[in-house]
Amino acid sequence: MESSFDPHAIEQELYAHWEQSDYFAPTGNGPGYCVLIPPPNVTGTLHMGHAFNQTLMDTLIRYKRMQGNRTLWQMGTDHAGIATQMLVERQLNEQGIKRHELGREAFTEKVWEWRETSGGTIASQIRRMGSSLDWSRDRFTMDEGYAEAVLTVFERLFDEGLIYRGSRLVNWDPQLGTAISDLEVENSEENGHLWHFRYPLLDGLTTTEGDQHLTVATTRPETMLGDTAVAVHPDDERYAHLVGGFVNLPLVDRRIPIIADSYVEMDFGTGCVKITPAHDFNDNEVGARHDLEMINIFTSEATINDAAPEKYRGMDRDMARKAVVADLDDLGLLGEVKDHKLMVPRGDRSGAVIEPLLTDQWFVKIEPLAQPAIDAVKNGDIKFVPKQYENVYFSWMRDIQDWCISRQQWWGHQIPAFYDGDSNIYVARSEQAAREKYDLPDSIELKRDPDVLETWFSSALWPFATLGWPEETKELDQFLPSSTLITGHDIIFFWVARMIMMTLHFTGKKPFETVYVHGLVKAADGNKMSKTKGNGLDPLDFIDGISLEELVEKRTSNLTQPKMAPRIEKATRKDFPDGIPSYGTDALRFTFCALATTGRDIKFDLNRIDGYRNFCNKLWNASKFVLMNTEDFEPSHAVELTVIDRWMLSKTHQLVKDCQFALDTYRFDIFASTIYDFAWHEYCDWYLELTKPLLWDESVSAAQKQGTRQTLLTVLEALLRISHPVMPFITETIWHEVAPRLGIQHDTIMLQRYPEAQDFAEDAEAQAQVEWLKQVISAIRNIRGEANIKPNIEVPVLLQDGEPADRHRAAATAVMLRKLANVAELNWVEEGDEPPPHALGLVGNLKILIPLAGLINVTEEITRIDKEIEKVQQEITRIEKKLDNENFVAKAPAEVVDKERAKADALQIKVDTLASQRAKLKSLTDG
RNA sequence: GGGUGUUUAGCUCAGUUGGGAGAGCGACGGCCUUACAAGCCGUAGGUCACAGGUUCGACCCCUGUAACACCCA
Repeated sequence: MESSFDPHAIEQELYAHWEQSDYFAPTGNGPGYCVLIPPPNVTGTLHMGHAFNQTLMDTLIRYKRMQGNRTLWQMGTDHAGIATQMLVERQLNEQGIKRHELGREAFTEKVWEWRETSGGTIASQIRRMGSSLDWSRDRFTMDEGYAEAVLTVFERLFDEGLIYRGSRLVNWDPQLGTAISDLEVENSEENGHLWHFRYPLLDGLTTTEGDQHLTVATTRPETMLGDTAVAVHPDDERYAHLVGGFVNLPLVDRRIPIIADSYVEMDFGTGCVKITPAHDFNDNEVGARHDLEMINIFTSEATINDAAPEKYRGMDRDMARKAVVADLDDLGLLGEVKDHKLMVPRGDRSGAVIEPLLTDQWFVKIEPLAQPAIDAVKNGDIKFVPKQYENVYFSWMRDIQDWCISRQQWWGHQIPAFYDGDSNIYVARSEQAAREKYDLPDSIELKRDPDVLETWFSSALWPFATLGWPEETKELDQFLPSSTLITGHDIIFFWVARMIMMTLHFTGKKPFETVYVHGLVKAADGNKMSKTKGNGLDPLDFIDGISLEELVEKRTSNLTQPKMAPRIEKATRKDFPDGIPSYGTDALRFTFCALATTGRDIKFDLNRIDGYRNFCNKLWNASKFVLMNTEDFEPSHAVELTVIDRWMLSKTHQLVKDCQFALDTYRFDIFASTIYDFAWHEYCDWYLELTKPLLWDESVSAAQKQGTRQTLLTVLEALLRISHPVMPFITETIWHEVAPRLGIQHDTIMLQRYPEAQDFAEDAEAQAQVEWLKQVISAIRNIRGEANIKPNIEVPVLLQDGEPADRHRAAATAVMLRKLANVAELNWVEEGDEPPPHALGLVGNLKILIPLAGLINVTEEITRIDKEIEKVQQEITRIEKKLDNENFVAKAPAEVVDKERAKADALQIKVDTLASQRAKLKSLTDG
């Protein structure tokens, strides 16, 4: 083996071997276990969130596979309608090709072409993460079979009356020229203004102050061109007498009513609100209640249309706003203008300000689908981990709106609806099918709806469409419901909730048993990683490493705001003065697991991955040690297990138990830390060190050496299997060296059985003895460390008093004790003998004496003892205070009180011992 | 405005029915001891955000406050 761990040498080759050997596909006859992949966008590249998500899924699926389940984790990608269309369109633009000049069919072909050539980027990156996905069942949400499912679902929902076409106010992205769903709108607070406009009162009305106009406040002046009412609160006495009257809408010269509606906030602005039912969701509801006219003043590009006075036609929103304000000012109708913070809706893809616009769209009637989906979680059929996310789910599901599913795009599943000349609607998967279904003669011309379905409509079918539905396949039978969904909390609404609704409705089964919700990966400063901020990290850069210059280049190129570049460069040079070293996949995965604490976002801390890379190296070197020391191990020879072997096996028993429990409860962090702690602080720090004096001592029997060698190998081999789910590459590599020593021959560790606790014997006696040994060694090391005795100097050690058992323990472990604490000779102080002046350590009642003998300075030793006395005394004071409390003694359980008393007694003896030791040392200095 | 979460060592975070505050990194001191200097040995460091309450006893349960984060309107 190489002297240190080099992930590059092994990872890609191993992965290719696993994949070629078909190890990722479901095998065996065990119970089915299925994990659904949140299908990444086919246009995407792997980001830290994916890498985190992949790590958790792969860890779980490898664990379940090793436990003998028939596991399915199917690869797939999402066609990502808008994102993909935008990307390909941008590329074509760079070549001077416009989408509309190309035409729909040719454009769609270009997208498919692009997908063939570049769509595999994320797939190859996912392979680098070590994910054991079944690639042979790779699905794409635009595949033929998948399309079949989409068409079937649409048609059935339509026939059931759960899909309808309607003219409704939708979120319109004027830049992309399409409707988008509520969820694709991001509201953010931005600085704006609150303008006050005076609308002249008609018919001689006046306000209570005698004004001849009403003042309304608005954040969007340009929409006044579409106003059809002014509203006040019904309880607002200031305006009560005006309700039922009219004002004149300036610039437009329209007579509009004054209405009363409790939607109005009396305290906000003037208490008068202009109502624009065609351009605001709240106003739209007010309009519906009062039967107001809806006047749409925008085109689909959000410029003013012909419904407005001629002067404003063709202006974009910004120009129109300036013109309206200026014109009102000229008329003397402009009141105050105040700075105002307001929520601005923007499209999550384009960043454009979203315009509520009245258009014809397709909707899913959501209420009948939502109720069963709410029930499934409420009655425990589907569980969220952590449980608090169920409330997030419920709160959204309870007031869920009908779902706008049509998109005015070219890339996606075209809606299977046809119109005749009279705009009658026929829904079927093809024109031919429509004619048959609705018995239409060829003379009637049918035109297909040009719109496509939004991407989430198809990904909502993922749990069953990927398994062959609407065909009845054996995969559907075995793998639906799937077992665990692992996903970030950001797509509970987008994806999780919709899968539950669709799967329940179409298959009668739930899509999954458990939803494990993890946090999002944030930058070290706690901010979201984003290209704009230039604080993003690429998981591949942690695996392969990247130089500072390359990293700066990567972060500052293709910025949407190039002026950010200098700031990003500066921050990058500060945070990564040496670039990023190559850590390898296993270290990255281990880090993600260790950081996966329950339900909170994780700040990616570089120091952590550093530590876990070191851990990989530690494991590597420990293995090297084991291999070097077991070269002549023969599995068939007689063995005798020593106390340290039995201790180690007993520890392994506990390790398996803890790891299984951690994974069974989705505590990936505990899983990682349990492995880390065991491997480093038990196996390496103690066991390996304890074996050295045994293996190198000629007086130790061959059978005992064989026992230790066997235990070294057995525990390491088990540790590799235990750790394999999180660190697949290094464990596989080492395992091929280690397992053959035990007579185990197999092509891969990934199909070995996961260890069970009962494979390793518990041994309380051995545990007690080794824990005692560790304490004695630590006590000696403490004195050595504090007294600055060089490690290469052997010291004599005397033992005194203690329990009868201590004599046996010391005798049984003397060889190891002497080696690990670097002790020259180990003797007992017999009763009545007076030991030489010494430093003192205590383990229970056992005194550990190191003669001063010129090695230890008396005053320094007194200081050390004082420190120790003070520490113990503090503890005693705390306990005595408790015991002096009558209420505690009277009311606390007797066992708790007894425990405290025993503790106080033991500590008191300790303090007395230390005090008398101090007095002896003191007399030396005085004398 | 409504809701959820977070606040524990210098930093990043654990802390599972209420009963002796932990880890990793960093810091400090000593070591190239034949697996590992990506290492070994030792040490220091915390009014568990704040204020009340329940309890014999609170990091933990309850109420309130503050700061931060996210979701919804």
